[in-house]
This record gives sequence, C-alpha cells and structure tokens, in this order.
Amino acid sequence: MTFTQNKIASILRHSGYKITPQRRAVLNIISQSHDHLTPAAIYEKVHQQHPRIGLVTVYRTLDILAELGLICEVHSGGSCRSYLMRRPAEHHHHLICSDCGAVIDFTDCDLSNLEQRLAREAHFEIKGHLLEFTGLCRDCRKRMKQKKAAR
Amino acid sequence: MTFTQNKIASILRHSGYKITPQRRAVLNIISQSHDHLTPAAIYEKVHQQHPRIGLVTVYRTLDILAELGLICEVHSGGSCRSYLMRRPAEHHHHLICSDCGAVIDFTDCDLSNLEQRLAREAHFEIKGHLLEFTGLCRDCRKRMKQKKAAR
DNA sequence: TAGTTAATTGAAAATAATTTTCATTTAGCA
DNA sequence: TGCTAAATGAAAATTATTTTCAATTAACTA
Repeated sequence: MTFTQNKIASILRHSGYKITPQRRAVLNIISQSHDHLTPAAIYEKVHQQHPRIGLVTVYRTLDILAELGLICEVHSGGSCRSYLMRRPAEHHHHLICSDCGAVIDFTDCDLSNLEQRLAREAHFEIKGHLLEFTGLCRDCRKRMKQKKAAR
Repeated sequence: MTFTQNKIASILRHSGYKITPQRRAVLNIISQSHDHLTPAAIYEKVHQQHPRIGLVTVYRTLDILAELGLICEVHSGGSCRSYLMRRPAEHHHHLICSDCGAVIDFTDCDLSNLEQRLAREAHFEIKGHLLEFTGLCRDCRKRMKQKKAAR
C-alpha cells in the first residue's frame, strides 16, 4: 500500500509545489509498477498516456518526489539510477534480484546497534543509510534449477 | 592496508588479464587516495602522470577491477559512480560524509541474521549487499557547530 | 468567477557521461 | 626473438542529464 493520492497532494502543496497533471502522471506510473523504473522508462510509460509530456519534466518531477521522500532511488540493479514508490512504513529497504530486477521491500533492518557503534567509533553523526541486498528471487532460482536440470 | 601490488598482479593474471602500465597507473591512483574517486577524477590524476593514457582505458580498467573485486563502487556520495580501493578484509562497507565526501570503512556489519530472515521470508538466495551510511564526519560536525556559534 | 503571478512546462540546445569502433601497439607465452 | 590475442588511444557515437527561455497554468486573491 502506498500513500494515498490525497496524502501525496497535501505533501506536495505543503512544500510549495503545485499539483500538475504531469506530476500526477509520473506518480501514477511509479505507484502502479512494482518494479524500479529508470527515468527513461518512466518517461516512456508516461508519454504513452500523455504524449505532450517531456522527458525534462519527468526528471524534474523525480527530483522533487525523491527530495520529499515520496519515491526512492535504487542503485544496485545494473542501471545507476532508478525509482520506486516509497511505502509508507517509515524505514525500509530493498531486495533486488540481479537476474530479473524484481524488487522486494523489507522493513525492519534494525541497524541501530551498528549505527550507534559507528557513530561512537568514527565520531560520525549518522543521518541515513542505504541498504540493498542483491541475489536471486524465487522465480529466477527456480528457472536456474530447471536450466541446470535440462543440461 | 590494501592488497600488495604482487597480489593484485597475480589476481589479474589468473583471470586472463594482462598487466599493463595503464592498469598499474589506475590502481596506484586509487590506492593512494583515501577518498572515493569518480572515473573522471581518476582519469585526471592518471593523465597528469601519464599524458598518453585515455579516458576510455580508465573506464575499461575500472570495469575490470570492480568485476574482480579489487576496487569497489560507491553510490551515495552525490555523484552516481565512484571508486575506492578494496581493503583486504573480506567484507566491508562505507560511512560517507554527505558534506565533504570523506569515506570511512567499517568491517563487521553482521547482517547475517537479517540475511537469513530475508532469504527465508522472501525465498531469495542472497548473494551480496550494499550498505552505506551517510552522515556528518567528525570534522564537518565541528565546522557546523562553529558556524552556528558564530551566528 | 475572473485576474494575477509565481511556478511549471516543453522544446531545443548544451553539457556530461559512457560506450563503440577500429587501426595500431604491446604483454607474455612458445 | 617471434607470434598472437589482448589492450590501447583517438574519434565518433550513444546515452544521460541539465540549462535556458518563452509560453502556459495552478492556485491564490479580490
């Protein structure tokens, strides 16, 4: 479950941004996909529905949405930058299949112990973290097994 | 401490790659820096010492070194892609200062519990993970405090 | 509800990042 | 030393991202 349209609109408005059809469209595409999408992929999908929208607008919208924490940037999956809808549960991370790119969220990472230790040892004030696991998802594992068996 | 030159040469050779002066130069630059360097920054430094080396070669070398695990890719620090020497301790991660870009390594992340849980719950075969903390390093914290005090 | 204005948009151009191609050179083995 | 596959550099091609600017529009105000 993602933020409701209303909630998102309210967050945008509160931060001084306007609610435009273009921004709605980008949000819709991202929230409808369970995958992470590159800016180009988002543009392509949005463009099908609203041919007049430009790639620049997609980039600008992604920047804003990411800044507000409504979507999140993913890095591991091959391409350098792609986006996912942010689930409302505060803190969460991703499991990314290195084969098919599927993304699974998980919530409780419990890095607080580690964080505290690092803060103490390195004299760092820790603000955030990026945690992504990569591996093979259930389907790809199955597929690989079948391939192996077929040989 | 990083891998010795010999160790690195041996790893390269074993993987069927030749030891060229260009590759040495790239490795030297990365191992001499305690910071993460973008491909462009690496090129610039290498180029000062060996003006005949091309940016393309730097890219190609980075790909190989990263593939072999001799250097690692960092993502958080503003620019999308930058590289650091891989320290020999098997498993390690980074603390990245979001202000000055300083990178501090740490080793024991102990994510194995989490990994096992995720593997079980999501039916994933976990191969690796990307863990980076971002925050303010000791120096930047100090600097900020001074700034605040000055106001 | 119309008028106003600052924010937003799209198109084009500019810039930056990365990859490909291909002729030439070279590391490392026989 | 000679051979060969791998590596290199230069240029061009491709891809990704940002900037600029005139035209449009969301949302507030009267």
